[in-house]
Amino acid sequence: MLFPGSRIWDVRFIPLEPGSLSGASPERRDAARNRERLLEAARRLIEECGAHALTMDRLAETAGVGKGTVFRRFGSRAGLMVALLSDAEADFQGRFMFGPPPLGPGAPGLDRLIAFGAQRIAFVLEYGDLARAAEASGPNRFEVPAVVLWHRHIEYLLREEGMDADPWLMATSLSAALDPERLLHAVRVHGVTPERLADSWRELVTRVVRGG
Amino acid sequence: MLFPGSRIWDVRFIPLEPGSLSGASPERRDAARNRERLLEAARRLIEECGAHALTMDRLAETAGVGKGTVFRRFGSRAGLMVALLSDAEADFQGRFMFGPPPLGPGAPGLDRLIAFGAQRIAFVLEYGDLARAAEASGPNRFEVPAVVLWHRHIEYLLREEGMDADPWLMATSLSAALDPERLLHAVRVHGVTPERLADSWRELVTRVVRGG
DNA sequence: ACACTAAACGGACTACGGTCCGGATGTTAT
DNA sequence: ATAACATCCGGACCGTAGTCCGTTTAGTGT
Repeated sequence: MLFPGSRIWDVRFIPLEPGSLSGASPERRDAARNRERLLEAARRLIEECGAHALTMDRLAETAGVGKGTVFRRFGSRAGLMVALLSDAEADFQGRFMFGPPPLGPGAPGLDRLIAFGAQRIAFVLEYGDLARAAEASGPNRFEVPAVVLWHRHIEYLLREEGMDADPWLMATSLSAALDPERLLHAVRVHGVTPERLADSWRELVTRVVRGG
Repeated sequence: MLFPGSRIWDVRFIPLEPGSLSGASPERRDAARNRERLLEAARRLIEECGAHALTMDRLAETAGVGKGTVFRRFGSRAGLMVALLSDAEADFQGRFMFGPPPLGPGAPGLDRLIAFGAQRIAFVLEYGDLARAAEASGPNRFEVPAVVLWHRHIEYLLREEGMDADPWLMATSLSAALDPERLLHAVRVHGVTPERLADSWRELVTRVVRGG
């Protein structure tokens, strides 16, 4: 992580881990031990069989804990995936919020937008199914803290570039273009290269920003 | 339907109904009867309890058929939803392929793009959860014939407007902005009005087309 | 009418995500 | 050490999508 402690808010959204932000009571020791066991087992399972083979039952069995414990820790399958990506996500957040330009502050908004998309595309392609599974299904797919942060960041950069036409919705549309499921589909099914994805994103945001 | 017989290809993708396009052997009579029973039962259940309450077990029970029959007919829950929207979808296809401008041919590409988005937004908001559930999950979410057709239509209009920068991927990004899940989320959670959605789409495609 | 075949039927079965709650365990105060 | 309490644990349980396969039935040829 570039900036230790720079994690804006815990990317884990359910349950909010006690003591991770506030100074409240820390995790009980057995709980901490089980969390480590679970994360380790999850990484091993994914490495060996792929993310699609990671079922909550199998994970519980592999880690040697009860199934209830898995859900107590991570809330849902998506929550587990988010936890597995937590470090990488925090690093990404640190870089686009506080890192060097053009991704971080100091560069023009458009350049930062282009860099943001390129980095997000690289992130999604690197983590593949993991990144896709981390996008929760269900009602609050778009309320995950990390997702909200990306959206606000795009909106902020659009405003900085003088976007006057509903920057919030425009950010929503641009966010949609970075949806992991679509990116991975383009790459895996249609053989689109990562460079093409990044180029297309650059064209898209450039036209959106300049087109006004 | 504006143009009888104008349904480009059957919006039902699994299983391909024998005899719907080619002149092959038609449906057996018991199969046809059960299909009608199922569609009627599904419409009634959705009307009474909402789409979220439509489970395949309950549908089978209500229609008085076995569960296997439901899946034999429609392949999946998403396939059932697609079948329920089949007429509306065919009508929509007929209008943007052959109907009067600006949605249909005869208007400039940009105007057709704007109209297409506006109509698609209206469609999604009208059918709500039904439209959302009709987007299959699983691997071939983007291979549903109707989805492919929308994408090709957008790509075609982009090319017509002289888009030179990877029209295929640009169409993918624009399609993403019309994703039912995102549209419904914006409306239901954030109180965005349909007019705002349509305006934002107009801004988006205008900038994308003119920004080159 | 009858036999034959391909298609359709139905419901038991599996896999999976997620919930629940009685019992076990760690922490803390005395 | 002990008691009291909050937290955690585990695995039985539930609802749902989707599968499987033995049985039934609608069409067809004779």
